[in-house]
Amino acid sequence: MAKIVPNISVDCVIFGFDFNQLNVLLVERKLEDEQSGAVLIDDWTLTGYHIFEDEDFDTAAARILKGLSGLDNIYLEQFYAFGAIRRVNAPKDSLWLQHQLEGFSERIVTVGYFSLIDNTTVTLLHNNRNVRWFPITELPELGFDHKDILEKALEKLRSKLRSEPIGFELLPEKFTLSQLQRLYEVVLGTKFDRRNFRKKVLQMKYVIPLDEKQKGVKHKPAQLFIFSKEVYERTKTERFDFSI
Amino acid sequence: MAKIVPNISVDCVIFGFDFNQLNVLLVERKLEDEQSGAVLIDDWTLTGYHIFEDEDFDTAAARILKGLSGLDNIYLEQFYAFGAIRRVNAPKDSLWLQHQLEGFSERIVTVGYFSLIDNTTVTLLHNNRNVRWFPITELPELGFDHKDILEKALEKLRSKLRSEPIGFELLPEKFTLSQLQRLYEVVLGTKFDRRNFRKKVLQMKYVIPLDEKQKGVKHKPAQLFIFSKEVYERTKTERFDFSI
DNA sequence: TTATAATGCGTAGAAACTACACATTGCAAA
DNA sequence: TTTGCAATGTGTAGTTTCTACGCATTATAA
Repeated sequence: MAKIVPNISVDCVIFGFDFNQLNVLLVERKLEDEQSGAVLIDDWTLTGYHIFEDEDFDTAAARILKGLSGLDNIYLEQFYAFGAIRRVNAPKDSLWLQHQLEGFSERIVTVGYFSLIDNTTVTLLHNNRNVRWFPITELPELGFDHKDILEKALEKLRSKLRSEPIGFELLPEKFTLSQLQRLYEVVLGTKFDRRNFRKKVLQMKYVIPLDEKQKGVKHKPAQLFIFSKEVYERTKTERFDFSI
Repeated sequence: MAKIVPNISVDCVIFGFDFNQLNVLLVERKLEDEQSGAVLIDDWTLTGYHIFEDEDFDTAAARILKGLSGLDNIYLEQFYAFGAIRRVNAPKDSLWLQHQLEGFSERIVTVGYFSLIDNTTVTLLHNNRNVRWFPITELPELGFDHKDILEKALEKLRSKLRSEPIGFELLPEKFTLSQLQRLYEVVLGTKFDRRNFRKKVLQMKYVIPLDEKQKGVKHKPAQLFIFSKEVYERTKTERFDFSI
């Protein structure tokens, strides 16, 4: 078993979409005094872990994600490294780290990754921990500097969603245009005209209509589409912007 | 004097524009055998250094930049963290690190920053080192994984240049529209129609014309402009893209 | 059979982008 | 003093993209 690097970790911001809200996966951090039973810490954190000596950042991030979701081959992207001097030194945070046996360090820097998954189908692996999806509009209290990390991740997600077709990673393989639109609306916090949104998406050759309709809805079922990364890569062109 | 963190460094990719080419600032890495005088290493690297224990990433990057250029208050942006297991373990690189007295470590991760400066006016501080601007089209052999780092920096620079007005950081305070166009052309590797480029830039309220003309040129002198970050921040709006 | 709640389609006007040509200005050389 | 040079500075027409809207369609549930 490889040794961990005591002062470097990777934290994963795992985003999920349930056709309604954008959610983030958090793990409860709870510590009770052994004698009195008093609750010393009770808040939530992103999932993260130290890197191993024989492991690079991407591998560590994939390992952490798999440990929580069981999933492989998930969209994962490094977005920022956090190195503030006292980022894990609030009293609560030090206390917590001292209770984690291995590799306690006064100064831990962390590399942030965000990951996009369709959370309508995933099953979480709890491994004795309390793990939950939270809508990003209703976050609990977060430990360490994880609020900062989450905000930066959101910022990156929004900016990338605007310029690259990564939204599809948050949807199941087959999706309707309304689901896609809802996704864009909740992530970007805007409204789009349904007809114009549809027109815009339909002209993207990499969003491919299927001969198949939605099932189990109590209204006119919508046509299903798939995203083709292959077509996207083949046809993409760079855009000049520097917007006002 | 604070201690350095042996396994974490910051590397700066310092870009400069001279009205003609995009350049990057490199430092020569030269090592000769003490007995024979044989040249063991002779290549170039980005400027980087370990972080100190009481210093965060941004501060370290600013310190490194200042050490080389003497400049403060320069555009600096973290763009990626590099943590490949053997990123500094090529034979040449290990040899080099062993000759740097302090803080030798087998595994160093580094946080990359890129910085934008107008290199027509800056004076370099050499401090015994051989320091030079290289056009990005004519790079020498680079040590460590600095070629990867530089490529990633360029990629980020290009992508950000397309969506945000950061190009002005590479120009002197007062510039002409042709200089701005040339900058965009060399960084993005494209050509723009002069009249359309001008039209596009002139509609940006944050590019402000001055009552002043270029001097010392042997043709019709062009009007000078300044960029107002303040106006930009006040008037910017988000753009929806997800381009083909 | 009817009401409901969503899907699916089309058009007209505005705005932005592209392609393209000619006159102007200051300096330098003749 | 004149002329040539090398770059600046401007306008227009055609095309494409974006925006704002209204109405018919379809599966389900009452």
